Amino acid sequence: MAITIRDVAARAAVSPATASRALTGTGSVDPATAARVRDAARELGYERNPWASSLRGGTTRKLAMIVPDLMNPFFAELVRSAQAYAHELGYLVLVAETDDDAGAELELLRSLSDRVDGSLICTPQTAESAQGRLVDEGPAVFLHRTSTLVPYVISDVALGVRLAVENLVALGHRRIAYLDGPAESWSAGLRRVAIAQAREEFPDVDIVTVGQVRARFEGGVAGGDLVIASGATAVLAYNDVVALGLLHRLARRGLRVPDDISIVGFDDVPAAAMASPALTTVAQPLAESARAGVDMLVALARGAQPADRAVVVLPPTLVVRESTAPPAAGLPRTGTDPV
Amino acid sequence: MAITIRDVAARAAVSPATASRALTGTGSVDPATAARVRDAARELGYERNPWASSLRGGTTRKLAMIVPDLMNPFFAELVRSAQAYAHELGYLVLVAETDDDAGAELELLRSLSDRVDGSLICTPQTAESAQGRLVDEGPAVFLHRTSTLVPYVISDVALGVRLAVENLVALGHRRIAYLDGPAESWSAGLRRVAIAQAREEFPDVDIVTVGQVRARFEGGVAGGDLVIASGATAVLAYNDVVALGLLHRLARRGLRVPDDISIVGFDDVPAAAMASPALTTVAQPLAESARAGVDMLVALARGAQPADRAVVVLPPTLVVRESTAPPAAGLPRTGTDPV
DNA sequence: TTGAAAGCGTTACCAT
DNA sequence: ATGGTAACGCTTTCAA
Repeated sequence: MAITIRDVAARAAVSPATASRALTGTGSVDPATAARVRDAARELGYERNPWASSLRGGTTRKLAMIVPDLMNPFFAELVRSAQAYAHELGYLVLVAETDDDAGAELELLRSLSDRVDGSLICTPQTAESAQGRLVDEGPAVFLHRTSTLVPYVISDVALGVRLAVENLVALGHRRIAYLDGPAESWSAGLRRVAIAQAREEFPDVDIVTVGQVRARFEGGVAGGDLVIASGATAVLAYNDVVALGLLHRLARRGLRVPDDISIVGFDDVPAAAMASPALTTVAQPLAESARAGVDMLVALARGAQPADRAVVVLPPTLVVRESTAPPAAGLPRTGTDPV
Repeated sequence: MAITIRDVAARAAVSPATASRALTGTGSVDPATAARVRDAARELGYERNPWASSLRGGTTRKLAMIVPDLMNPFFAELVRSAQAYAHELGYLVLVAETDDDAGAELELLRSLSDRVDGSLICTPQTAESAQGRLVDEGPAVFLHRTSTLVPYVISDVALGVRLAVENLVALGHRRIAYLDGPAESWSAGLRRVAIAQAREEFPDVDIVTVGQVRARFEGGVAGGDLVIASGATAVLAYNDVVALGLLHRLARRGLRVPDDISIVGFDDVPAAAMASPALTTVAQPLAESARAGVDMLVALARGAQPADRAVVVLPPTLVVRESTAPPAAGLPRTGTDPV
């Protein structure tokens, strides 16, 4: 049998009610008494039973987190960071997987919403139409997904693309392929907008879009041939997994990376660092976005109004590795050479 | 406000007690009544509040699972499978990470043990000495870790090594390097034993142990030079991550895989399939072992004696990919050539 | 077979 | 500032 709050109360010679107040910090309690209770709790090794506590108090100090796929390192890292930070705030995070099934999402949420104070939703698939019903299920925050109804945290994809292109241009590339992701993917749409912006910012660079491949290794493999045909000296791939497929196909076709062609990915998955050559990639600020999302959600759960802190945009980082280098023709210098 | 069992009871025109019995299947209840209750529950969309239920009943229908690192795909897959299967059995799995901190393990377990019916422990680091105290904390099962005190599920590492060596031998390799893992690692010790067994089974094959590298990408990089110096035509690496580092270093040293040297990894992490060339590897039966572990634990939690089902050993599989091929000298034929 | 009632550990409310 | 009491949703005696 575990140590209960009554044991603590007895040892501190107060009532369970006072012990509860001292331990949770709600209500007013004499500082000396509070200290005595805390000491008693520590000496007894007391740990509050969170389930009993949420049974009485309307608040569960639990958050739900919904992700498409835990095996995807992108989401795994997001979950891990959210859990760690929520723990600091005294919250437990219950994770549910939709297995990329958009229908499962609302259902999952409904079954959890009574048991948690709020939901962190990281499923880029959610149709806009479903979001109305979603907000009825209690406080919610989107992660890496925009919305007109729900507060969200997102990373600045346009900046990420710009950083990548900027780096390739600095290396001397003037014809860059963008290997596009699935047509129907919301996140691929975001990338396309960013690519369009990059075209305007770098008017003297050819950015040619090729493909629209599945966001899988096989998609990258298929894209390899398209990239070669495009005549580009560098590729920006939809994401790292696609970039890895690309790497594989280019090697098969006899091209050397980065000597013949440079590759940049997106997401910085663990496999990117372990590829040969290691993959240059745009790292999204996952830990930071998870923290920001938890912050927003907890504020919401405590009754804050969404309006004032509805949107957070975080900057990504370019991680430069071996898969990018100047094109074989060498770095075209402009201006006079000082040497 | 959520739908409670009283609502269901009211709709089925029975008492909450009867509704509870009908829904949990405990005690005796008239089949017709039970059906009425189940219908009412379904119509109302009732979901039992697991926290309230474990508060009263001694059983929590929750399992704890302790892993060193959720970002490691090996453990991520283990967790995912355990959760899915436990869910089928009506159990919820609470996951805790030790961050490779052996001390954190017992503490974590202690803080959880009052709240769960049993613990699934997947931390290969646990010292034998700590296991005594561990069993005091309630039912526990080890996953991928042996023990004299605690029931465990493990995969047949010796078989895995044999499959790998067998395949390399069939390809014609006669000198094989084993790139060893960390000296202090328990799991590396297991591999060493398996390697010793393989030496006896294949007496006409040279299996030379090199290294004792960190179980990281960098470890594999460092091991690359040792492998080259060994003169082997094939390498069995401690695990996939090490194999990937090896792959990287060999490419840098100008060797082609698998033309100049074949590589086999261990674990079948996602990055193995996405490497160039794709990595041949020994896949451990993670989903099956998770299921077996949950089965054992649930049986234990329900009062079964550990003795009769204390140990389960599952067979791994060899996943043959591009990173292995016959040695450059070609396949030495034995006997007469039919052509 | 069924229902009434108690109680699991906690916190909210209302007194004091 | 503190204590008594009720209640959260559920299951489990115990009695009918």
